[in-house]
Amino acid sequence: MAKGIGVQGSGGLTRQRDAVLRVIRGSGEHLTACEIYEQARQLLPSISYATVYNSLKFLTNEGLVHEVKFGKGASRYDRETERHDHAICNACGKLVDFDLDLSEELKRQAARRSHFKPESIQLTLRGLCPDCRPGK
Amino acid sequence: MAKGIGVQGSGGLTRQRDAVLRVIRGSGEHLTACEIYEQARQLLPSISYATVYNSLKFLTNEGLVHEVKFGKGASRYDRETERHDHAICNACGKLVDFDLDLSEELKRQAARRSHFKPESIQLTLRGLCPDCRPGK
DNA sequence: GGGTGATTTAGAATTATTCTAATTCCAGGT
DNA sequence: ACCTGGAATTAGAATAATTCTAAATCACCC
Repeated sequence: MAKGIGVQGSGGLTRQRDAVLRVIRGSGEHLTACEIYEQARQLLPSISYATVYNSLKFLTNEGLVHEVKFGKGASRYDRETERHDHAICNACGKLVDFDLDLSEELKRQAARRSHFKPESIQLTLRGLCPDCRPGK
Repeated sequence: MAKGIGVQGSGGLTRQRDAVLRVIRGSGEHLTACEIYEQARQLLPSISYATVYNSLKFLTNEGLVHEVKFGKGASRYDRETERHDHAICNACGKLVDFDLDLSEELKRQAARRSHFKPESIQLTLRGLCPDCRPGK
């Protein structure tokens, strides 16, 4: 049998990793490591900054969370791990997830042009978010 | 009339900004600020690291280069400023530019789903680059 | 209760980027 | 040519983001 993996009540995650995962799942936003650390400390006051980073790396590798880099500053983490698309506001920098049905044909076309063996495709829209649109 | 803008021979760019721009345009790769600094010093030995950062910010704002964040580590800069698409290798992390004719209909669809006022859309393909494909 | 390997911890170290204050540079006016 | 003012550059310090290190702890197995 596999060696111990920490706590088993939480789906095989240690308390620390579980706390980090919970924070991410509990937020609609895309949080930075720093924000996650602050919130995780409320669930588990003894957790350290390094553990937050370790956990984020672990959870990302396991496919339980998703890392996103955009705009200014630190990486952010997303609870959404299914394929999805991104909209980024050119005015305020906000990132919003949404979902489009991108065709297989589009994927094949991208593969042909790039000479890559395709795994997934994702669309990014840049524009103005509802809060930044003029006239509203 | 506008006040002095440095040197005029180089299309209105100062020697430093021009050197940074030349380095980026002279490379097929997507360079980091650090790599750009090293190469720019060969064109202009007195240039400082801070000036490279300042110039990158300036050139990015002017739309003369493009900043790209992906994978591990520092931001990278791209000479390609026209709309284009990205392919990222899941094995080695390489990023390749390519170009697809994305329809207006797709853009409208993305705008509808995200509730953003669209400006541009871009596709990102993840997969395996030619060097990392098995069986080749 | 002890052994084992993975995990956590605190803090140091490293890397990436921005800031600061002093200096230099250039275009324009005299 | 000289002066002037604002913008750009410089070196280095400061800050932010992330990774590393070594020791302590933990959960599971015997």
